[in-house]
Amino acid sequence: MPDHRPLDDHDDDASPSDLQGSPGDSEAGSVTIYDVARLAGVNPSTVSRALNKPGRVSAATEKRIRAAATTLNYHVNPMARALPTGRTAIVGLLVSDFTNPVFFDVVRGAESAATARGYTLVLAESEESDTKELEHANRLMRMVDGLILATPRMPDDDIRALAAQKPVTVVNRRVDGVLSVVPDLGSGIADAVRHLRSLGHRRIAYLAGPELSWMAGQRGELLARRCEWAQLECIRLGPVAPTIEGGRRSAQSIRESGVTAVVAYNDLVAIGLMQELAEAGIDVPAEISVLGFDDIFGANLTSPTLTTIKSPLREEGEFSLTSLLSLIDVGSAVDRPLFEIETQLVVRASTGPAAG
Amino acid sequence: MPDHRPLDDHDDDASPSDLQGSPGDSEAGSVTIYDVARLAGVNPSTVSRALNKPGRVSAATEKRIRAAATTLNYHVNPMARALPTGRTAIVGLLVSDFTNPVFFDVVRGAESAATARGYTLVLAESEESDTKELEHANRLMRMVDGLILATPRMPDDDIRALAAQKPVTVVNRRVDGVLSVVPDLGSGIADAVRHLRSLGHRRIAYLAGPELSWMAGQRGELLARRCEWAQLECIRLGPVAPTIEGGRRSAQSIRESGVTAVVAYNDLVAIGLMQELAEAGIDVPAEISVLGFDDIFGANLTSPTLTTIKSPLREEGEFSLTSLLSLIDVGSAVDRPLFEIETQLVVRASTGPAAG
DNA sequence: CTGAAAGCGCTAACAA
DNA sequence: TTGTTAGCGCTTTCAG
Repeated sequence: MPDHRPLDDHDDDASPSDLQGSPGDSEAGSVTIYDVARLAGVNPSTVSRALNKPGRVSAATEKRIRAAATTLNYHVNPMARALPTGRTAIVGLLVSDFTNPVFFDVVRGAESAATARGYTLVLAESEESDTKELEHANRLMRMVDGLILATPRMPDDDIRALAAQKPVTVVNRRVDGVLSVVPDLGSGIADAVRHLRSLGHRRIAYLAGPELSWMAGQRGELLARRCEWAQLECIRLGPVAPTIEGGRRSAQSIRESGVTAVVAYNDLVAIGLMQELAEAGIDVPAEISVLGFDDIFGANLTSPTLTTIKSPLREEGEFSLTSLLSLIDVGSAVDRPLFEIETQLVVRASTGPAAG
Repeated sequence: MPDHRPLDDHDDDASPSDLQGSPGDSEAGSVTIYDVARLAGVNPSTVSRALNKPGRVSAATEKRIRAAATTLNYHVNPMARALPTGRTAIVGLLVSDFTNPVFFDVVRGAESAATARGYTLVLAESEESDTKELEHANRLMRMVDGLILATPRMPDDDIRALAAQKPVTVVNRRVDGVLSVVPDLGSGIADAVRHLRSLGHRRIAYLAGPELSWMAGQRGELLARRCEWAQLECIRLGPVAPTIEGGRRSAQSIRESGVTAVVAYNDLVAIGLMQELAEAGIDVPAEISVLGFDDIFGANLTSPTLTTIKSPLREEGEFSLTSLLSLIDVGSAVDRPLFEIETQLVVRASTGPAAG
């Protein structure tokens, strides 16, 4: 297991001395290894070695150099380093929609894992557009050491093309040949079906998400399969936009379908649906049960609180980052191209016994 | 008004051709201006000029060069460009807590404004720690053209020290000498006080936020002042952590205080408070009214839905980014060091006539 | 309008 | 162990 810190940067805190800049010392915070070298009485290259190749320099001079560096308040210039090495110590994270709370935890997990390893995270959003997504990805590619694609909308081939240039990991989607971090939906869905069945539901609906979304397809398919297995009729409605608004718009068709429970593509859709249902005077869960996917922030704030299949969002973020870094380190050989993290049903108040 | 795009980058889309890399063309996506120059039959420096100094090259050769660039699928190397120019076309955004939904919109506003101007946004989180915050800020400083500090916790002097190095804007806090983007709380607070007064409340509480938070102090102070003005007694409770948990923990002291309404430091605190109150069997708003600040995602999902003083979060994000870019462009001369954006009261269901 | 040449700050052979 | 010497890819004087 290689050490992930991109380089043993000299990381003492700066005490940015003078606001007005006393003419004596460095003007614009740009002290270079040349300055350090001069102070320490060595060659610049020796400074470079001392600071990031532990052991390749005599203990005595290393100490002298480090001292010089601190008194001068030296810090590497990441850009200058990136040029000869080709490594920037920054990784990209591309999400489809900032507005969607699912990403909060993914971003958070990735960010904390990144800074823990000495990497910087750059964030971009594709606004649910596959073309904009590819554009952004290409833009980021020029400056990152690796890229995380969270719930991407672009075609598999585009993703593979990106992965051919630099390390790439994908979250919430399975792409052959690319390291994918996905929830293991099986466990959560099985629980959900069992839960509904035990409450007496016999006919339920799945409210499908966007066609371009791999997750949407996956959730629908696995749910359908599990329902069949459990001898539960499951009709498919939608697709709807993966938003509160999308959920609201589907209320009518849900009512007409006559099911006793509905599994929404995600929590946002479920929340929207519940809102619209409430406004129409339909009681949840007495008249109809509602479940979501993800367990986002807010799922336990609704009334009734939302029963949902919880995705390990933060873990996915951390995991994808960690995997990405090992990809970056080892080159390209991945031992296991697929990481699955368990989901689980969180039972709250939006599900209840099937209506008469 | 200068054009903000850092450089007229050559931005055609890549169609990343070969996954296996046919040996003929560029191995690792690294075609340089030298390649372009050779193909176009000019000097590399001319390529550089043609691509980013409009008009400084003859129309004919420029066309030839652009053609060469496209057929070669050339893209600038941001790091290489950053070295001589000292500008990276990336800006940093440092938030105190990803978990707090207030930042969603701030981030979103900043991100969209940034990419619209051709800048890349890097995101970092200080986890509510002032030391970690300064560390991160210093780290980012080495690679960004400017930095946005959202709701920073560090002392004013540290912020000014940062601002002395590179352009800095501050969101949700007023720092003398540094461009600050803050909500104009006055309007929203005035509305809130009027609202409460008209509902018959005479004695209310302010549940204060973290001591280090400028906003917390500001909200408390302005509210107190306004209450005095309106002859409304306002006691101060707390401080509490700016989280749901913080709100829950304060329920007891609220009950003991005997007020008929409470203004929480922010929506998260208000939500936590309402949850705890509900569990204790206390009816909101019949027995006590609750208001928050911000109007985050989720404020309209609670039951009852939350009355709150809405901050223009997205606008703050956009604004801070835009201001930062003009700072970057003009050097350091700011015409107006303070931007205030109006807040406004959003009345929902958590406020009602004063009890008893 | 275009070419030649120097250099941004750092790293990485290659010598010594 | 350390110094010397080239670059990384781009911009930018300075000449022509």
